[in-house]
Amino acid sequence: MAKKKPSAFDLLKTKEELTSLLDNFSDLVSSGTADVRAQVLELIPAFYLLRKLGTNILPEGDSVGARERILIYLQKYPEKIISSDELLVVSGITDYQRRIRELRSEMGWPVLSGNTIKSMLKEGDWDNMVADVSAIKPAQYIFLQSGQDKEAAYRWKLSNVIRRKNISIKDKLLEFFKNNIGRSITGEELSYLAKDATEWARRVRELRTEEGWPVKTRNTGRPELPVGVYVFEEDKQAEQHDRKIEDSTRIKVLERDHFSCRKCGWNLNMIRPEDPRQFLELHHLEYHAHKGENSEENLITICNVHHDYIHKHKMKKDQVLEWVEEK
DNA sequence: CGTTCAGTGTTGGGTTCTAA
DNA sequence: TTAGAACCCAACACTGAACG
Repeated sequence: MAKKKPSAFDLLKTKEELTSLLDNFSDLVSSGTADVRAQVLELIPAFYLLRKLGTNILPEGDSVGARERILIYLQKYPEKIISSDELLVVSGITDYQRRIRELRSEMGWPVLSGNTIKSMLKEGDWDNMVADVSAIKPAQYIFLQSGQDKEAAYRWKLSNVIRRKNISIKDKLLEFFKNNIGRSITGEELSYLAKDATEWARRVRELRTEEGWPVKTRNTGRPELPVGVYVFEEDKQAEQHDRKIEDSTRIKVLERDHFSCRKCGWNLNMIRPEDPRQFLELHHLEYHAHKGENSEENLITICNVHHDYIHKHKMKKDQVLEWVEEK
């Protein structure tokens, strides 16, 4: 605790030393005789002094690490756009970006950079953001008022433990989910956990649809969730018979319905990127949660949009059959 | 006008250094 | 001896200038 606290005098003294070094350098250059290397050598102590000046601007100064200084500085100016050069001066290290990443992902501080904001804007609803975050360019940062997300920091630490295990990606995802029952988990976290940019989402879907784990998203039972957020509801796998529709049954149902949505007639040949209809799904007329069977008679082909509609309106078997006849 | 390339910044992976 | 700080590297995205 008895760490040396730099006083104003220290700063002044450092500044004087720096000035005299620069004067010497200036003399050297104007003499016209010094070669390039001599000039460079002369500047080295000035570089160190300049760095010392920067790191001692904050009252905490050198008594804390570079990461701490960055955090203190950011906290002093929340919701303001901070350029990377400021953080370079305050931190006094070249790799300050690495420290910023640690603050964000390992410790859960809300520091956004130009790039991270870009991906967040794609994913979520930032209309209510206090500052105009969309104005931030790369190499600029903003510290939000929202405070430290300790839970996110905990999840990050846990994620790293699981991530290093020598088990399949699906098992890693499942273990992570089981340790975060009922919590909102972002796709970004799952992507990191899986060390895999493209396939993790498929693995999550397999956990849900093929293995019957209750991983819920906006489109799968929890419409109040924002895009890109997953919730593992409970550590309980659905019964085997509920999960898998036999391929032979699936084919029979699709052929019977001419590979088209029974409500709107949409089929996979009509797929368009801007059309929300992207999949053909099989709907259980008698819900499988209510012991409805995976039989040809109990299944109808429906596009994902109308399938959502049926479930959103909790339509019963007779209602559905009547509804698909209305065109 | 599209392609290529250099420069810059971010990120995730890692190693080395150092102070307690 | 060890945890945390500092540093290094590769991959990638983005931008603007040069080029054909």
